[in-house]
Amino acid sequence: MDGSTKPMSNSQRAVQELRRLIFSGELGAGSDHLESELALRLGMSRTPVREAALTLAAQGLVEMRPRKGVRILALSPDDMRDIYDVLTELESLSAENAARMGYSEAELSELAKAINDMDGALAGEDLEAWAIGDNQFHSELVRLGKNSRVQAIAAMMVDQVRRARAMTLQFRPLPLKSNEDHRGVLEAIRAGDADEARRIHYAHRTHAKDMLLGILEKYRLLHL
Amino acid sequence: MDGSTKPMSNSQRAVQELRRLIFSGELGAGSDHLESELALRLGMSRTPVREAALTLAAQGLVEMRPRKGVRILALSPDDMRDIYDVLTELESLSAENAARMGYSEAELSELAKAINDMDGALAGEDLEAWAIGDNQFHSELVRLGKNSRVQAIAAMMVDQVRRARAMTLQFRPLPLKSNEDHRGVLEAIRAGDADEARRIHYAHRTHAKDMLLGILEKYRLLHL
DNA sequence: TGCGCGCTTTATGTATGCATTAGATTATGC
DNA sequence: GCATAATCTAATGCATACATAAAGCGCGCA
Repeated sequence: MDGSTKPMSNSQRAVQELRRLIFSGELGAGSDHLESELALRLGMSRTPVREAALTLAAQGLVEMRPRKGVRILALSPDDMRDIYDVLTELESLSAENAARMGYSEAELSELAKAINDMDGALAGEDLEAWAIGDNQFHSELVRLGKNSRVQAIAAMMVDQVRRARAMTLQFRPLPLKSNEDHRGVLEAIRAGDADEARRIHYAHRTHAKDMLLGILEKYRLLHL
Repeated sequence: MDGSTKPMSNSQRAVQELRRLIFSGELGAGSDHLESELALRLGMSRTPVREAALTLAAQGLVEMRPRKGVRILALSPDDMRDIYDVLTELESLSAENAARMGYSEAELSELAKAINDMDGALAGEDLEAWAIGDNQFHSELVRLGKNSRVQAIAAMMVDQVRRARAMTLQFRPLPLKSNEDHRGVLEAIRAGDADEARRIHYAHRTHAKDMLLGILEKYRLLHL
């Protein structure tokens, strides 16, 4: 019973595959690639590749420059700050709105599960697993905020910092405080305290941003 | 000496022209249009039109549905609330950051000019002119916030509500309070008071949002 | 008369070819 | 030897052709 037997357009496949290649680092940050190269690599003609590139360009993952090919965008520390600032604002709004929705415990179970997963990961000092839980927490939080634009934008921003996050994960201190914050946000949402949910999450994101920028500076990671 | 003699790709022209057709209402909200129709209308082949449609789809202005053509997206009151919430957050962040930059009077002149323009427009009860000044103020504020992602996102959101704004403009009360708010934001930025700039702008946007949603409800404007 | 089946129509998704022109390369004059 | 112009190369932007598959249509049958 494989539900995935839906046929998919080459164009969509190209988007998916290019995203994978970018996130995995197979297409390095800052590297250029001709449309024809990529088409060859993906086993299709230039047309769907070009459409995919256009889509990814609109999402801020690549840049299309005439005659230079498709450039995988690199991020400077300033870019990271900008992106984290956006995420801070929009996720805090989501936390606030989520707290106002009067969610049942069942509806908050995904959020709670993400937190538990992170606790487990921390106990085993498994940073990889922790990062998955963290992503889960943040995307679920945004989902609970019930604002489709915020969801779309947050997803885009997360995509843009994906590589950098993977890179810096190894350098960051064990995120003990982070888990505390997450619990605080969940508690505030449970309690329906919108201001408190926003406040805690805002502080959490701001703290995470400062830490990340500190790492970038400390290790001179200038373009990821 | 017309500097605009740069040749422009048909694809870009298509984006420009489709945007114009959408904003002017010539392509009505909710209407469907075949790629071939649009190509004929713009005097080019389907390829650049399709690329343009893809770009506009990524920006949330249209939707591409197989065999149904390109649909001009309509906005529900919920959509409006979502969009204004995003704008509220990101512009407030911009105001805060702008206040921290220590801008000179010269650098704030555009903002001041927009406010003066609005005053003039209000004196003459020229709502059209006031709206232009208002757009100018908000986009300049975002520019002063110096966050390229915020700028891009805010521009997208503004585009999405463009039609609706034009529509509701005639129904809204004369924006006297609005101008007061604008002055307050400028003053706070001048004074370098980031918290105050954020606070005033946040309240300003929240108020504008509530008024707009009130109008939509009052006049039963359900999809613009 | 209502329903289902297959045919037709047609819009899209994709491949392909070609004109254009930016950028590289080579040739040339000083 | 260096700067500049002429030439060449090749990647893109676009038009076009076509296969595919979905929507509509009509026809036959119950």
